[in-house]
Amino acid sequence: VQEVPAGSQEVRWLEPLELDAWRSFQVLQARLNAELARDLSTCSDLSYPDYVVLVALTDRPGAQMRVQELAGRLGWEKSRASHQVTRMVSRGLVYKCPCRADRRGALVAVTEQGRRAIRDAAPSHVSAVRRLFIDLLSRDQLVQLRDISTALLGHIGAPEGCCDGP
Amino acid sequence: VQEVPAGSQEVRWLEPLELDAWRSFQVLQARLNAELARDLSTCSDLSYPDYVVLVALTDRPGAQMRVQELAGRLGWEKSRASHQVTRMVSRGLVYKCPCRADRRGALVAVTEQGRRAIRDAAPSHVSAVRRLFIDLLSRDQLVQLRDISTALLGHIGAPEGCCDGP
DNA sequence: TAAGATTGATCGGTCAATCTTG
DNA sequence: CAAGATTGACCGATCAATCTTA
Repeated sequence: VQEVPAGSQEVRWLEPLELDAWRSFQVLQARLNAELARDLSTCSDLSYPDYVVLVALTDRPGAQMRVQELAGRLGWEKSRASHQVTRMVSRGLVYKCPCRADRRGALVAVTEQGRRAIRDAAPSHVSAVRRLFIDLLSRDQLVQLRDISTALLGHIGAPEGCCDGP
Repeated sequence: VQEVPAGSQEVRWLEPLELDAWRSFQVLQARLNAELARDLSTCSDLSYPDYVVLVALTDRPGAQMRVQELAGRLGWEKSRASHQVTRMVSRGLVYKCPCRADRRGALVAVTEQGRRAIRDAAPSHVSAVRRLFIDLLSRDQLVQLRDISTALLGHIGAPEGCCDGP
């Protein structure tokens, strides 16, 4: 991040504070995700993406949702959501049923096995989130982090092939 | 994250502030990485992992490093680093030479093409980091974020199959 | 035996192309 | 044609097993 380009000299390279903030943020999220994914797959039969999808679905009365809305809520690309749902169907965690209102679409719904899986996995996962993240931060820091995250998200559009969440 | 488990009632679920902070942080890092990766691959022939590896290597005099040290510095698993280096060798960005001091190890070094690639890609990438991250935050927020990240990293160990960075 | 590193299988994610219905 | 969704090819990441040298 500090090589000097040949012709164009107009680049504002990162200052030490900026570089520190950026690099530590990057390493943090990589490590955090790796740790939580590992934790989840040793304590349950769910992958991290599986977990996130099940939470989004069970968050909602009826526990079913359009593929595209799922993508929007998770900030995922639509094809990513589609592939993930396909894998989860093959694992018996969700099922798809055609949408009567709009026959182009499909509804994704949680199976009984899916309900059981998320219910069993949640306590251990939440503990891990507390242990690695929440409980290490002060109330002030949580507020700061929330504000920073939501501010930044406001300036980043939705993914390419994706509708916006409601 | 709010299903109530059958037997064990001792789980401390997340409060609203905690949930907000956690979810927004998660969506942020997912979106940010996706955006930067996309940006990089449209403006250059480097993937995001390629870029990170080249930065780590060119950061150091001689621009070469052991595979394991590379993994340590990036917070990666050793096999991840190995696979990545293999791919980069096939793209002509780096090369491996046997390490005379310890013949078990291999040194990874940047090729001329690798130097050119990182030099060409850096300005556009740094601009994107500024546009999506740095320039949207106040100095205070940068400090807070750096402090939060480093504090959390201090409580998360290194990845499983990986040595610690120096 | 342990340390440095690689390999192969498998899962996850992205892109571009495609299919079907509105 | 546009919108909802799927598919296939390809790159990335992880885990467990393996190979070589200390």
